[in-house]
Amino acid sequence: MTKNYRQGQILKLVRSKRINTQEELAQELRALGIEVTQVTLSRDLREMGIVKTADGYREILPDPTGPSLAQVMAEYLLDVRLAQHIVVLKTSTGSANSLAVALDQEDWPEIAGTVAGDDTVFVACWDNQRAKTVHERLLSYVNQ
Amino acid sequence: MTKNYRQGQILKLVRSKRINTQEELAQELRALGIEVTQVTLSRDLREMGIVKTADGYREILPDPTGPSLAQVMAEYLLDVRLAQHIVVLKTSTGSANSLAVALDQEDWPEIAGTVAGDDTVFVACWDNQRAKTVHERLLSYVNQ
DNA sequence: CGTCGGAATGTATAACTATTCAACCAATTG
DNA sequence: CAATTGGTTGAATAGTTATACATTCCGACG
Repeated sequence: MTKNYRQGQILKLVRSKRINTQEELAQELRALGIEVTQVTLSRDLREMGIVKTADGYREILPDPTGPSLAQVMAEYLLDVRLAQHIVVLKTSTGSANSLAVALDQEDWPEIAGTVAGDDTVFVACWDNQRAKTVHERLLSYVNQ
Repeated sequence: MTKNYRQGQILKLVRSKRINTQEELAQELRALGIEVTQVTLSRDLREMGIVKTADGYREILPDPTGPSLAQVMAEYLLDVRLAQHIVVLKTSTGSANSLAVALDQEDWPEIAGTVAGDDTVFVACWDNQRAKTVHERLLSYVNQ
């Protein structure tokens, strides 16, 4: 169980249900097989920019200045696959979101949109031709 | 000194300088001639939708909870794109999930399934033709 | 190997925030 | 004019979160 994975699960939980306290969050994580203390959650939440609101924990707008695409890619991108007009990115577990955000910010014209799971990002391109272009460009980021 | 006035001053303070605790805020207000306890501030802040972040107290966007598709769409849908048999919906950050849920509930026959990220929903249709139909129908929801 | 340095985590507890309960006050009603 | 109701507030304190300090793990380097 990595920190990334844990934080990914935290994000999912916070998005999908109302969590009012860190202890409550710890319970939910325990149900997913993640043992974690309130202390660690306090640190995770701060790190992730999730704050406590009257309606439970919520994400707030992140600092618009994220790390560069190259950095994120170098750190997390494991594989790039082409499936028709969809490019599938495999990342280290829990990092798909960071990577998708970085890619979104690049605003490539070939890309219609992205959506991130846990360790996978789907990149929808307008057509097969442009997907091929994107595929090649992203491949160059993968660890040589 | 009315409650409204006090909350106005709180807003100004929170916008203009970094306030880390409610006691700190009470100090600042005292400097403006407003005597107030931590208890009252706790209530004021909740009422005003101001939350504690790692960078001090901040306003956050008032939060919604989700009625009809039309309403959800009107509120969150920013863009609709067609990429072969995938329709890509761009939403305001954090709303992709609500939107996907609303769309799922509609149970359109052209739609094979949806998957939501943070600000993007992929809508997989059975083929390009049906995707085109869905694309057009969804487009009608955008920015009227 | 040893050992140094940094990241991740936990325990104990300090610091901070929210709630409970009661008081007060103004407006309203019988 | 009581009595009642709804809104605002504070003292005490319950509940929640953050911090100080210690420990463990792991990779780099001599």
